[in-house]
Amino acid sequence: MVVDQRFGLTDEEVDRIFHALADATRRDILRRSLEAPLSVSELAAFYDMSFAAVQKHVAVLEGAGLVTKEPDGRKRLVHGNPETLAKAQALMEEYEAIWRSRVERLEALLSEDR
Amino acid sequence: MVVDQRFGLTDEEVDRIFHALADATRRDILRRSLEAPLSVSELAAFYDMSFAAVQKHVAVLEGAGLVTKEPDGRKRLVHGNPETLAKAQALMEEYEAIWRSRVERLEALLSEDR
DNA sequence: CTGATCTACAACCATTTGGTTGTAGATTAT
DNA sequence: ATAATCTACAACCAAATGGTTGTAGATCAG
Repeated sequence: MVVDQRFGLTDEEVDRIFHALADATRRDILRRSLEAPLSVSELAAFYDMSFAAVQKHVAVLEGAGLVTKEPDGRKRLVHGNPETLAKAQALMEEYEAIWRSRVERLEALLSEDR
Repeated sequence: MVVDQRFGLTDEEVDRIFHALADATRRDILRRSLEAPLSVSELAAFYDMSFAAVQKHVAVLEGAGLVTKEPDGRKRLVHGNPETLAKAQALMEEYEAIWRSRVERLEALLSEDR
């Protein structure tokens, strides 16, 4: 099952967050929607691919909780969600902390016998 | 081409980093190898899959620069690489900064007409 | 009302992913 | 020297990914 449930996130949720971030187009969509909410078709205009493809990328980001879609007439405004971003950051800081604590243990060992 | 070359990382490198993190087994391998270097077969013993499968996961982490392999006799010691981790964290902080600057712009607008 | 726009979603396809088994080379232990 | 261990890597397979086109439902504009 692989332990990884910190921050109230299941493995599957963390999988989805990092998978969503593992594509340059999706990262660009996330950046733009963090700057200001945009409709899906406004987003689609930026990329050299079909509307449906962009729609799928937005769906992946939405499934990861990185963006939300707010109905606005016939449009859906895509908003970036900084909360999920913060959770992912916290996750990565955990890894850094693990490494740092290892360095500290090694330093403690070294200072022990001097 | 989608702009994303901060921190000396190309889109492809960022893709590989997040893709490597988007799997619970790989995150667990990373955590263990940050705690202490381990051989591939030592790592493989933790998971309910073949040695070759774990070997592939390590290769993905290595391709992303998240771990390095150091030859040690017939073993290869897998070390976690905190530098790449730090780069990924910096990337995510960029996104947070984008969102924060947007909030600041909105607040500036609000305080303008009062 | 009619036509244009925005979105949703299904069906399809090529490629990648994540697993398997099997073979072979290097190193260590007996 | 032989056997056991550790790793590398190829070949294979099912499922997921990232793209496409096409169809249809809502909503807005003339």
